[in-house]
Amino acid sequence: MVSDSHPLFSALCRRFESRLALSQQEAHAVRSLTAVPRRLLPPGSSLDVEPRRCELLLSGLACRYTTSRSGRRQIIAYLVPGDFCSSDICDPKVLGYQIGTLSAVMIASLPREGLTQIGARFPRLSATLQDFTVAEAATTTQWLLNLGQRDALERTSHLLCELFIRLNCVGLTSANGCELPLKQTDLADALVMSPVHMSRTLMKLRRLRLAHLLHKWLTLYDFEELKTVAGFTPTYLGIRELPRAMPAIPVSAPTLPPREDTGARPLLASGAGGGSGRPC
Amino acid sequence: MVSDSHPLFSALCRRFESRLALSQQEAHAVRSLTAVPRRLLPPGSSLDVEPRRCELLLSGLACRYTTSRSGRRQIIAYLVPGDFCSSDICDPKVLGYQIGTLSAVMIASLPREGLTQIGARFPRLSATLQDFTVAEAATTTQWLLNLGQRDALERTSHLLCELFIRLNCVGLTSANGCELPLKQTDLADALVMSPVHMSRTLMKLRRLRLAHLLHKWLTLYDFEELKTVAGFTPTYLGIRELPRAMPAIPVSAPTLPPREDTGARPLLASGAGGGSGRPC
DNA sequence: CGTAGCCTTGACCGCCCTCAAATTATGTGG
DNA sequence: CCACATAATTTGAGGGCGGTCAAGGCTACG
Repeated sequence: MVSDSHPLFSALCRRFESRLALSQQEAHAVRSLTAVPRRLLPPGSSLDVEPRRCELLLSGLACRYTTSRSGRRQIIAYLVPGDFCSSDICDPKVLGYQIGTLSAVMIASLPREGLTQIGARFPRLSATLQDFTVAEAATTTQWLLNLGQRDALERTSHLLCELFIRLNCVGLTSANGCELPLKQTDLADALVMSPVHMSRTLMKLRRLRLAHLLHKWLTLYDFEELKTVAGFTPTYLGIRELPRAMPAIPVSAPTLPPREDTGARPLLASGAGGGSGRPC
Repeated sequence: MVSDSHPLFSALCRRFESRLALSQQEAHAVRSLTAVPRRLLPPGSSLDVEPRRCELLLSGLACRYTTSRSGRRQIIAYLVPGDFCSSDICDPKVLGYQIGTLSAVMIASLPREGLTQIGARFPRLSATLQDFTVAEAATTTQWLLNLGQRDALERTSHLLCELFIRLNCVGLTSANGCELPLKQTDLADALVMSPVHMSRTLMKLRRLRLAHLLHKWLTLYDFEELKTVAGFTPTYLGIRELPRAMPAIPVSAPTLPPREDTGARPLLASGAGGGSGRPC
């Protein structure tokens, strides 16, 4: 196993740093907090939470979900590295949902006392942990709005924007893309649409030269336009937007699919042209 | 103005008592906390929150809502007496929504320090206040599920069940009904459907002899069946179910609309005309 | 008694679901 | 490296829930 300070497993540190600059002591405290035994889970496994522990996701993607009477799965929240699978605010025992992995994941099980102790020693960390919880609730509210007032294309765009920024916060993106080990079914169950329509919608995003999800890699051809389509304002995530350097790497022509302006959306007709360097 | 211990304004006390039995000192502390100047707002007014204060709803109904790009209002949460319009977890400034009144409301503006002090003196109250926040987040999650996996009839049933139980917690229900000063538009904006379809759905509930909303009064003809239709499990509200005595008063025949199993028959549904038996 | 807002009802239409089949990835053993 | 099996994605056709538009009825209130 790699060392505890390996970038692959410092997701929590990086998440803190997306909101404030950690002092050396603070960073050390967080790192030592996560220096606990880890376990690796395969995709599609379920994660049950022990009472006095906080399960921290270090790598991979997971989700909170419920299964409805009709047997359909609805994903309530995605969990990305640096997220806590369980916390006070979201006790699966009480709220009646489950936690499942969507890819291979690495998980650290922290004792809850460790978190309270670190909070007592470092008030700034305590406040930020609280902010994490607030952002979590705010994200649920945004999903509610997403379901309520956006159609399939806008919903999908919104979710991709959110995931890209959250992954960016923990340093898991390139300039205009990121690894996203999700099946179309996983997206469909979060956006509450059928897999068939999910496929059609991703196809449309691709043809509009906005985004492309292929082979578990998400490419955002035009992030600004995607945000416009989605009506995405990242305020609710509680972070400064795109804190990490995003060099403007223009999308090379060969990687672009053939242009196609499906006339259905006059809103998008002009913006995507050129694929020129988009400053981030 | 009535005295501070008047039942009309002891909503917060009653809400605490739906979760635990208050000692005399605790009850006194809560009552003195809410013994502050109040203001009465007309329906349709907006409520802006001052930074270091907690606005407590004492009577009437309010909501949190946003306005989408298309100008449509979406209600994110209903606020019933005993609810805090603003708290740490839901700072409108950050989250970008507004608070509006749906009926005439009475509001008390508590200093935030008062809440923290009372929490320090009475750990049980502090824990319960925390539980309120958790229940709030859980309710948002339930609304997400409501939108995602239920059709119009089920969604509406679910919302009516929730509102009835929450109002019951603060002693604002009769045996099988409660005052509910909501327009159909207000329900439609929460359930994300058009006012036209809201009308049709309420009509269907009425014909199915499940529930009847008329003249700002909600009658539940068959609460158990309504819960079944909605797939409603009140666990997420974090309360013991129906703590207050609910004497089984059978609905008298004249108040029932003509029976109709499904919407198959466009039978004239004027049967509820005599608003006679309004049990209070 | 008249006006304005709210509710109801009907007609038509579009987004998205379901079913079904073809096509393409992914993984496994030879 | 190829053949095969399985899963995932794509594409088409048809239908239903619920949206929009429009008109009429009911309530409330001055």
